Amino acid sequence: MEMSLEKQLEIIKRGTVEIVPMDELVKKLEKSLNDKKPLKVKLGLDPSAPDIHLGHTVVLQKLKQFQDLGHEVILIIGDFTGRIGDPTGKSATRKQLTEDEINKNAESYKKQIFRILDPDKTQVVYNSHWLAKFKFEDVIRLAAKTTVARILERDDFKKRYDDNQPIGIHEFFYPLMQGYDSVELKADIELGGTDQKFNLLMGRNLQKEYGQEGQIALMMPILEGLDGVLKMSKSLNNYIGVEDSPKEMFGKVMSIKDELILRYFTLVTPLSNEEIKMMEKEMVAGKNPRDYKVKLAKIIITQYHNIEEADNAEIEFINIFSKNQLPDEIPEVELELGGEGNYWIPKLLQNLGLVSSTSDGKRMLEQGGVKVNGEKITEANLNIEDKMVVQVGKRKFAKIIIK
RNA sequence: GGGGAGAUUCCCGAGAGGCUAAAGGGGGCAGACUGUAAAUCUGUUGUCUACGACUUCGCAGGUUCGAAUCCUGCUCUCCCCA
Repeated sequence: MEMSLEKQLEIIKRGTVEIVPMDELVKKLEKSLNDKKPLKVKLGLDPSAPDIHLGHTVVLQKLKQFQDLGHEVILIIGDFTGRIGDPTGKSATRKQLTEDEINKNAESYKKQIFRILDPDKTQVVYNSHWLAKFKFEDVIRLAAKTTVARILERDDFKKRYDDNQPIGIHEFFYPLMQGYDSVELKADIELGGTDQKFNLLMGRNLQKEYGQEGQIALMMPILEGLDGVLKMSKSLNNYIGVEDSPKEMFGKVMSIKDELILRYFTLVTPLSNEEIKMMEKEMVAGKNPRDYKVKLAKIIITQYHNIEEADNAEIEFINIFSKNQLPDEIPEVELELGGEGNYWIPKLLQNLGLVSSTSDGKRMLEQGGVKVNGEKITEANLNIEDKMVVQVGKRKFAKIIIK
């Protein structure tokens, strides 16, 4: 089904940070409408992180919109580039992956991505198909298309260079290879986070160098993680994974800062601009932000699981945190009965896997963070009983099963 | 090839022979409070049945009663010159 140019543009623009160049996008869309030929929309994926989180879905949602508009979506698994290692946002050299790791990651990647994209309408390609065939001569030719000064324009290269941090020569090739992918596919549009701007534009330049029309670069914002400051990433452990359990998702969403609520609605849910504006007004008028977080959590859980799970997660959350009850599923841990069942609590907590060391366990005890069957415990020893529930902090529980 | 600087605990970063399990900040965790695992405040943050012992300041040795601190060699990184 076709949509008017204006309508398409409106959908495409929602949530983007930048589209360069805008006027060429309009032209490409016009042409696509006239010729009834879909545009090729490319997204490159680095297979180093097999766990997709909401940060990744920002771009994937946009891709899905293109797909719904009838355009052709092409995913490139950067299996070849992954072996080389992209410079990371942390301004440190990323480790190189082995072929095995990459294949495994790519498979799990696809599975997760198709929770959002339509697998029947998505083309998946591996960039080793063309890059692995490069001869050294081809590499040099490709490298000659740009200059060191231009490469150093890239933000994190510049930063690392200025900070006296190491940069491997191989890292310079990353943008070149990614750019070459666009040449190979004759991409019309490439999506990416704002951190990809340099790479996306490199693709555009290379396409022109190889006599093609340059692709449009469409940048989506980088989603902040649960802390609200740093970008969402697995290594920072501030992420919500699409494969997280409903309960985890609910809890994690509830832990975001209030200021982040509307941003999350814009970037990870399909709600319209009007609906979001409305919520903003209501919150300014004094409505409790907590309720919007609940709504956000439920939308997200429904997307990646289903409505029932979303409802259950809400109920459980209210029980544990608002009413201070126990969760309905507590991990059970088997214990040998040492002595006559009298346990030193720090050791008990460690054996139950609730704390990492007895020192940690002592601290928890001293700080009043230990509860047994809902009662706060302060003495150092405890006679354990079967099915006793031990709790550390607000969210770590274990049920003792005596062997 | 020559010269210089550096590597500290989860991260950043002080410390320059004993007062150092190592300042400060970040992050994490716990408690209080509440609107929630938000915000804020307080405490805590190597291990060990523990007012003591053991392990930790790039790696390996050495000097010393005593080393993160001094010496030697090695590994890695950065800068300047060529």
